[in-house]
Amino acid sequence: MKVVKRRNRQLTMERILRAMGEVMAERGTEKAGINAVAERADVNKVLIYRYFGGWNGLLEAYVQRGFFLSIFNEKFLETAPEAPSSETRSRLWSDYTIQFMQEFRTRKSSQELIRWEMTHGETELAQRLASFRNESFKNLINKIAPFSDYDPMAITSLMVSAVTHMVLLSSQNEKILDIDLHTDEGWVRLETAIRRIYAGLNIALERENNKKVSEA
Amino acid sequence: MKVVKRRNRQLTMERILRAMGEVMAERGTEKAGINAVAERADVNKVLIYRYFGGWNGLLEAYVQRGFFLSIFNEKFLETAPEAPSSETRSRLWSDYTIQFMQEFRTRKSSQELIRWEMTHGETELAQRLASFRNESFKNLINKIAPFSDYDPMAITSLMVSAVTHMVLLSSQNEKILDIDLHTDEGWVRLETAIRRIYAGLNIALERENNKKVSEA
DNA sequence: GAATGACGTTACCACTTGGTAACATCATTC
DNA sequence: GAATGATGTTACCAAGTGGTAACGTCATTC
Repeated sequence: MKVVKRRNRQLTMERILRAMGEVMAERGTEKAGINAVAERADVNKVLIYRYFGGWNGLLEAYVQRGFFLSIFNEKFLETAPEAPSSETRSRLWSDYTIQFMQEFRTRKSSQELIRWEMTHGETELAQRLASFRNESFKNLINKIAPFSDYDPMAITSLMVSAVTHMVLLSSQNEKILDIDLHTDEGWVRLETAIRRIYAGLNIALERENNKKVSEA
Repeated sequence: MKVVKRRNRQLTMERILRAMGEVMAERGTEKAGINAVAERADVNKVLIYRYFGGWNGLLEAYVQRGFFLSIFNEKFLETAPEAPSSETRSRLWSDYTIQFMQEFRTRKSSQELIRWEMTHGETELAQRLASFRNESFKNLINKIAPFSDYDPMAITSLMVSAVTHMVLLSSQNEKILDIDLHTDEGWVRLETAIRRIYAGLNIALERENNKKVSEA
């Protein structure tokens, strides 16, 4: 039987992008390619070349509409106080990190995007993606700067890296050390650890400031 | 001109494994394949099938001899005190994390191995590698358990994840946030951040213990 | 010194990949 | 209702992949 396909550029582009996400999420970054996407979308691959100009264009279009980080950060900024007090500071940053973790955990195709990026860092597109993220993070940190004496950029980059890597691991390994990443209990342990880390930083910083004051 | 190759199984196996490392480090996980390795080693690919039984066998052989983590951890255990005091505890773990970071940073092919693992998590070999690492880490933590009230497994896994991801990023992006990963200065900032995190945990934990004591 | 088996080579296979040209077909516009 | 351009299809290409059979060629052993 021959299926007659309605001619509709918008719709086929949509289908292609959707298939792109599915392929990335399911098969992983390795088997993702123009042919796979075309097949999955049940669309002739020639159309991908026509509409997106090839793999890079496709990836870019996909990213622009799909990547959640900028939206996520903006949303967090809206609800967050601009200059947190010493008490709320560690709370705020724990919340941010944990929410980021939870959100990232649900976005399978975003995870695959990061995976792709990690193995294609030399490409121009990967670079742009990375610097895009960087700007978004820098913006966030500048607005609600935590631990300003404690190099917030370094700390944040470490914590975000930790969470990112952990989430990527979770889709491959059931456990890391004795932490079960396929149960909520495991993730709660990580959340607690994150809270403790930020809380510890807060305490240490306060203590240092007190020392400075008493010396003066 | 025809180069006559001496017949020597040991040596060609050696050459193949060496080429494996080079290919992984140079071209990255993407373009690594049997053909690439064979070409690089200037060895007929048939020999790879004969000696290693294909890609998986090759990878496994490569891993067994090459992966540094277990050796690294064992070495660290030798020089470290078994039950660190409260004062030396944060110092010890900072040192461990930082040394791990420095070591991992110099091992390009180990980095590519991890990259490979991150995109082939479903394979049996990747699973084995992961659980091998897990055991090594668990062993280490059990011996020099830090912050035993603070879920050391969760904290360690976060910190190691952070460092791992950071190093992987560094070979692709010049900067993360405003941290220049191609200069020592950037890495020193990260080291300082790591020290502060562990120190903060230490202080927080001490304070909690004091509270318990005074309550009793 | 013939036989044997380990080592290395040549040549090929089927299959997948990214990419393109040429074609058919529909929808709008004048 | 003819022209035209956007849409979808067929068929092909070169290049690369993993994998194998069949063939040489050397070294040892008896």
